[in-house]
Amino acid sequence: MDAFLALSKALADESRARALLALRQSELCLCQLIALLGLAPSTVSKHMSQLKQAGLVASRKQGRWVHYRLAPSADGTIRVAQEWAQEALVRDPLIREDAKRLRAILRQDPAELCRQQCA
Amino acid sequence: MDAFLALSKALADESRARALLALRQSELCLCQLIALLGLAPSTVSKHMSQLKQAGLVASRKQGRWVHYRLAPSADGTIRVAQEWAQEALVRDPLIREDAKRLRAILRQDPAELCRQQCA
DNA sequence: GTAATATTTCGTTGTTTGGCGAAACGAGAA
DNA sequence: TTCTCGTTTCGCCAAACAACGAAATATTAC
Repeated sequence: MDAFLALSKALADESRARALLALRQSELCLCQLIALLGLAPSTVSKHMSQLKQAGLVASRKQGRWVHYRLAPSADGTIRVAQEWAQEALVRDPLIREDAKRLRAILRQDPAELCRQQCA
Repeated sequence: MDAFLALSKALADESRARALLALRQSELCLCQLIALLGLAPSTVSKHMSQLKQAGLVASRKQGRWVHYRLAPSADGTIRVAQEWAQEALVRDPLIREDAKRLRAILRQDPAELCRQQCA
């Protein structure tokens, strides 16, 4: 029950849903997610940690950057949750707009992106 | 997006999840759900209205009683959400215990059940 | 070593949510 | 009609939550 509630609570927030859907395109570091969502770094970090704890997302640390990706889910419940969210939202206007803006973000140098956040 | 968030928020509460799973067995009136969950009538009513608004549950009014049932979902997103919750929770200990207690509740006269609530 | 930088943790604040009881509503029963 | 009774709505309170900024952490650069 706790695992199920963690999953549904993780999905029950617009910012987290957007982050999850963004990862469908490619692995992303935190600063790229910050740029996409337009929220404070600490806020995005907490969101990602929630998605991770629910098992929807995995992360790897490479130098100073933390890269997030969709969890290569072993568990069936998690897999179904991922696919449900994807199917429900791929056609959503906000998610499509995010995908567009994400392409622009991915064209930028990640280091340059982080410099912008500080300013 | 709003529909998706309504769905995931509806699932993101233990009492609502229990109510949803209980309806898998059979149609239930509110007082039976009150007996199952052990919460105040107004609280259960609000939970059911949330499940209904998300599209997971349907209701019909028969005399003074309101009967709830799983929504015969036309929409694919809702159907998947229902099935996801079912699959994730059928083996949950709390849900199994609910199923057992529900069988006892269903053996009682609904009218008698309501009388107990008032006392 | 020190400085710079990406991320996380901590503390605070305003909003949302789950719970209750009391009152209102609505549909039979008397 | 008037009464009863199952359900819903309203108002309130406490707990949970999303957001932020500041401080702490960890890792590379100098």
